[in-house]
Amino acid sequence: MPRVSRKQAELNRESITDAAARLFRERGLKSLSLVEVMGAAGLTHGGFYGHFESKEALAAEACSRSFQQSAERWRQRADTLGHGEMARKSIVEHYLSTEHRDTPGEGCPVAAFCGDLAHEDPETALHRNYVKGLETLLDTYSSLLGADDPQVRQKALVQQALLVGALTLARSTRGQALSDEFLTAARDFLLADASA
Amino acid sequence: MPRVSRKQAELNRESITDAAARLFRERGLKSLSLVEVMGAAGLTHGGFYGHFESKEALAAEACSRSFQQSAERWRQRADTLGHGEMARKSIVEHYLSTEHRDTPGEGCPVAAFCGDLAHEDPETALHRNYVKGLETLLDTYSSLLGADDPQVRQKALVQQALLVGALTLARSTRGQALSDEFLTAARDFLLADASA
DNA sequence: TGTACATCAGTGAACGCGCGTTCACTGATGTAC
DNA sequence: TGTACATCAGTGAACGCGCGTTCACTGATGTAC
Repeated sequence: MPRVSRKQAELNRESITDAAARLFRERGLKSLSLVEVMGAAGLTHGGFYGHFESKEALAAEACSRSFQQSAERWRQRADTLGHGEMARKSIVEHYLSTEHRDTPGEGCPVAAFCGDLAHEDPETALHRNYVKGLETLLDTYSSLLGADDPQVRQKALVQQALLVGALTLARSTRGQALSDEFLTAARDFLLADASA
Repeated sequence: MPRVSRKQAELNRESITDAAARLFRERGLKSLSLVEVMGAAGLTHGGFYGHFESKEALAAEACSRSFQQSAERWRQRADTLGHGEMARKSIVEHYLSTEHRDTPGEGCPVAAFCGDLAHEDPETALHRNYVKGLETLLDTYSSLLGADDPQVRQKALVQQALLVGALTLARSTRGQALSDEFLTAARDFLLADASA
């Protein structure tokens, strides 16, 4: 059905970006074809280049989109729970839940992308969007820990690294008892009052 | 030069495995071709299937090889430094060094593979070898923390997740100030005496 | 130890497939009058 | 508002490339006598 309205075309572009944001997080940057992305968006592959310059450009935009979604969800949680320890604990609890482990497509883009980006040269738009999104999430998390001083910053860095590490290890050992162990150990640690 | 001696053929097989163990860690599981592996081993690609059943089988064996190397290095460090806190701190210091960040090909296989394996189904030989290697490293690390009790186990899980998370985040942000920040923050935390 | 022959490790061309990308085409949309 | 035409979003076939895998071939190695 060629030539849809401009409004519909814009909606289609959104569908492609949304599908890519989900599928790249589920499958990684290297194991996803444009045919699959377009199919998931309800379109055929030929129209792709009417919307994006290249697959790489789509990945960059999908990465941004993922970070926007995550940032938005963190912000909502913080707004609801008071921008402090309550919000932080709520985020930690969800982050290290089996639900988050098992639905990477809707989950944290840092955990989804850091592995692939660790192997790639950092001069791409994708990489820049990733770093920008990571800094933003880090600032949000940091603000929940208290005033902006070097000690808080360090705590935020450590806790973020632990969150990402435990989640990734849990995902990479899915099906094993070890997987739940990682989640539980990190959660207990980060929710203990003395988590200095 | 066809038909080398059996001994040489065995050495060639080792070269292929070694090259793969290095290159898979450097580039990830998806971005490496057999032509490159064979080239790095000083051979042409056609001979590959005389040594391995498939690329997947090579990946599984390369993964095992990487874990053997890491386990051996940890064991040496432990033997030299007394199987306790000294050895643990030495391992942490190297793990979170810029040198380790910048030479993934010689580095920890957990950090190298966990990202890719988080996106894949866990029924493969590669996955089994990974989990086995991970458990072994975890036990070694655990033993450096003291007697084998649940609290020590939990501490080891948390610290391993932090090591892997901080290293992966540092690699994924290479070139940014943030990269060194992750390493330093995690190192300071894990080397502080009160790292309970 | 020397000779004759079978074996088989490595070579390089070829196959088949999937993927990113391009393109001629279609027909509804958007616009000019 | 209605008509005529240009535009262009999406289609599906096709292109080109790289990759995993296969295979006929070569000639040194290994073995039987």
